[in-house]
Parts: sequence; structure tokens; C-alpha cells
Amino acid sequence: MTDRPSRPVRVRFAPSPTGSLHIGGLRTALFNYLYARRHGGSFILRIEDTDQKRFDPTALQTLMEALQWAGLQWDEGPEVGGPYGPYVQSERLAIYQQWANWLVENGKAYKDFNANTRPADVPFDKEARKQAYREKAARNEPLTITPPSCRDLTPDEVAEREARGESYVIRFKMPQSGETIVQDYIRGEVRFDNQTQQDAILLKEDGYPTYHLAHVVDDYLMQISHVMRANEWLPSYPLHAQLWWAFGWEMPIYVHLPVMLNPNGKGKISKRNPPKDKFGNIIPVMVHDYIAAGYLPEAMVNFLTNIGWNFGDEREKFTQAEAIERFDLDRINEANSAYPVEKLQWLNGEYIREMEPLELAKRLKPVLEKAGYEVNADFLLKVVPLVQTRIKSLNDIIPMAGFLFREEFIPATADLLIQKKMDAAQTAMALQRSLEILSALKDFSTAALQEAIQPLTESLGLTNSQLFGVLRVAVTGQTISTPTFETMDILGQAVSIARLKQALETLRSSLEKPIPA
RNA sequence: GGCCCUAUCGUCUAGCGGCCUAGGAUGUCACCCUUUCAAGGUGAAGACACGGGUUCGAACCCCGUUAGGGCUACCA
Repeated sequence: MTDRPSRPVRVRFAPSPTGSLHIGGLRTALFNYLYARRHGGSFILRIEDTDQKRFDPTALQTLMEALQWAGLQWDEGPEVGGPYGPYVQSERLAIYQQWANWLVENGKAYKDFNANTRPADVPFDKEARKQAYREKAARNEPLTITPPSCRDLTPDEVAEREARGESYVIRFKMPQSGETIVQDYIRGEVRFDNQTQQDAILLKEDGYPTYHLAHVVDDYLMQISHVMRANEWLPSYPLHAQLWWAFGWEMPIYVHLPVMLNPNGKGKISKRNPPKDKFGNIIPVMVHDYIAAGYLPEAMVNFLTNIGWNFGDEREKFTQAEAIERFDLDRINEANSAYPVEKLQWLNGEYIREMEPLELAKRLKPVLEKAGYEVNADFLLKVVPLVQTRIKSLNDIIPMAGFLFREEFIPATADLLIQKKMDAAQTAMALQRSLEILSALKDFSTAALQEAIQPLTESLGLTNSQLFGVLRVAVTGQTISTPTFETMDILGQAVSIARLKQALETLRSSLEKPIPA
């Protein structure tokens, strides 16, 4: 098989709007998008909102925001429209009902009136669910209501029960013997024994379709050429294939993508059990958390493209345009992968470092403003070179250089001011002498500061690290900060000197205090 | 429990029967640079899950075991 498509490429991303976009969903969308662009095809966004219980009115907007942030513009779908709309499934109910009835009329599906045999709610939690299945199996109880007794009702019986106003669902008549052989682009042929299959519900009691029906009908009507979806759908693929065959429609190519697992490889990455990094920090799962955390869309896209697929040439860093040029289905991995967050950190840092300072400033501005700082563009541009190699995410600028944008200054305590192998008296002396020099300075530029202060290390018998460290903490209030002289330059002479004096005061009062026992 | 998928350094991956004494990246560690933190430079440690086949030859093909993941809903 080759991934040269035999018909116009039309792929879709079909999320269920239950919240913000999941990071795994973004990757699925991305693979679809890359493939569409690679072959000059169309990328379609379809909203699968057929579960009224999980309806979230804000989700659609958030979802589209996330896709747009990542630069995945859809050619057809909500807002942009298209020739095969509507693209929201809840607006297509009549279509699904029509086709469900067509299946019934043609003997491929049937009305099931046994609403009272509906199984109790399946536990949502994965472990609990698994446990429930195990227990049922141990008691030799049927796991589900198979086979439903309405499968072989006569037309008269059906008409009679319908006339009585009994509610029903429409179930698919799955073949009860033989096997269903399906083709997955990545895995090849997969076989399922039909005896292990059940008659899935296509149309619910409320008239809404299930995913199974809706996606087949829509993919047909929208002329989808490739169904690229997460591999958790593989077990229901035989159902879907049988549906295509029952309708007599030409099937698209199905591509079951590997999924992303928690960083420790245990379980699918999920927001319900948020994964943690090695420091115990929660790793975001939703795209919006990454936006809020200051990740760059270009880094995110690069990162995600590298999981389950790789660029080749041993290149880790590439643009989306470059990825489009050589994206192919044949090199998609079949195995799931643990979510490698640390690579995202690294890549994000790489993108920050190679960015034009002006561009970085533009992206940093809203972050600072969100933190409550007023930002002068020229001033920010002076700060950018000092933070560019030091931040891995946009938000890192707050702890690193937030003090430059704050009105109020939080002075350091004496123990922070005192550097390694120094005492309070020595530190005070260093500050005193520095103050004398700096007060007299006419030129307060980085180079001049360096030149003026440097000789002091020798006369005080200190290392650069010690003396500059004292000044750093005095001026920034932090032990980790932007470089000392550059920072003083930006802060200006008056502010710098005021802070040095303040530090000196802190040390003097600590010297006067009796040493605690 | 049943069914399905998967298995190369900690992690993401290259490899598609001889180019493999298994390559890259990240992470880790060491050293250099150094004004803290970074960045940068140099280097090190680190993997074909296991057992059978097939073959002159196997990380690559087949079978089994083990492990992981998924599905088993009137959720997608």
C-alpha cells in the first residue's frame, strides 16, 4: 500500500465538545491537517455533539480557539461553512434518523423496545469499570444485553408495540457468525470473530444517533477519503465496516493513530488523572493550559508532530511547512508513546532563543500585562536580550525579571545578601565600597559599571561571583536573576543606588541584632 | 473475564534480513566557559522484553510467553 490517495483527500477532525481541547486531540487534528495539506486536500472540522448529557455550551468556542492557536485552520466546518454542512451533528438529526430507518426498512437494523433492559451506568473510572467487568464475568453474568430479543420481531409485532407508544432504540443487525476482516492503513488486516460482536445501538431513544451511525453517515455525505482517528476506535471498527457495507457505500481508508500515554507510560493521558513530572508538578493536559503556561504554538506543533511520526534526517526541529512537505502515513508508528514533556520544554526554549527580539517582546508583553504589570515597549525590548536564553516558557519571565516591571521593590533579607564564604560585615563593606564607586559614576552603562566595579574584587579579596552576587541580590532582591550590570544599567543609577543603600541598611540592622542562640 | 492492538537507551525515536561493535534527540552525569540562573562547548553512562523457530545470516519474518495500552455505554 502507498499513501498516494486515489481520490481527493478530504479528512476531518471530529471532536466532541465537552471542554477545552485535549492535547491528544490536538495531535490527531494535526496529523489530519498535515496530511490534507501534503496532498492539497481539505481539512474539515466536524462537531460530534450527539450526547446531550455532556453538552457544554462554551466548549465549541474554546475548541476552535485551541485549533486556531495551533494554526490548524479548517477549510470546512463551523464558522467557515462549506458545501457539505451543517458541520455540527446536532443540526443533522433528521439525516441520521432517515438513514437509520433506511437500515430498518432494508432489514439491516431493527427497533429494540427493551428499554428497560438498559444496563446500569458503566463506571466512568477505568479501574472501576474493569473491575465491574471482571466481577460480572466471574459470576458468569452476561456483560450486556445480548442478544436483544427484539431482533427477530415480526413486522406486525413491531407495528403493534410502536402503536402502543413504546419507546425504542435502533440497533444494527451484526452478522452472528463468520468474521469481519477490516483493513487498517497502519496495521494492515485485522480480523474479528463476529460472535464476539454485539448489536450496537445506532439511534438512541431521544432520536440522537450514536457515534457509530453518525460518523459513517457524515463521512459518506461529506466524502471523507481518510478516517484518521485514535486507535481506541479500533475495536469498534468491525461495526463501522459492517455499516459501510450495509449501506453499500465506498469506504474511506481507516487509519488508527497511536495514542499518547501518561509520561510514566501508565494509562492514556487524561485530565481526570493529571500526570505529574519528576518534581511532582502537574503536567497540563488541555491545550488551553499550555497557552496559559506560555508555550509557543510553533514549538507545540513541532513537538506533537514528532510523537508517532518523525521528520527523518535525524532532525528534531522543523517548521510546519517543512513537515507538510514530507508528511506521510507510512512512517507513522504503530505503538503508543509516553508523553515526553521534557522535550516540549526544550523545544520551546529553542524557539524562544532563535526568535527575533522584537517578536519575542511582542509575545512577552501580554504575559506581563496579564501578571498585572504595565509594559513600555521600548523598555521591554531592553529586557528581552537578558531573558532570552534564560526562559523556557513565556511565563518564566515573571519570576526571572518581573521585578523590573514592578513599582514596589521587595528587598532581600540579610542571609540572601551574604554570599558564600562571606559574613555580614564583609558584605556590608562590599556594599559600602561599591556605593562609593557607583555614586561617583558618570556613565552608568553595563560596560562602564563592569570596568568600575571589577577592580574592587581584588582589593576586597573577593571573587567576581561573591561581589557581583552581593550586588545582584541587593539590586534585584533575588538570587536568580538577569545579569547584574545589565540589570543595573536598565534600572538606572538612582534606583540602583537606592537599592544598594537599602541593602546596606538591612545588613547593618542585622549586625546590631544579637546573634540568636 | 472476553476481544483487539503494541513491544529498540529513563523518554521520543532511526532501523523495514547482511551497511548494527544499533544512529539521533531529550533527560541524567562529568568537565570547560562563567556574574547567579541559563545558554553554549566537550565528553560519559544508557536499549533490541523473554523463549522457541525460519534463514548461510534476525532488532527486523513466524509462533509462544510476559508486559503495556485500548475496547467491552442509549460517551465519544
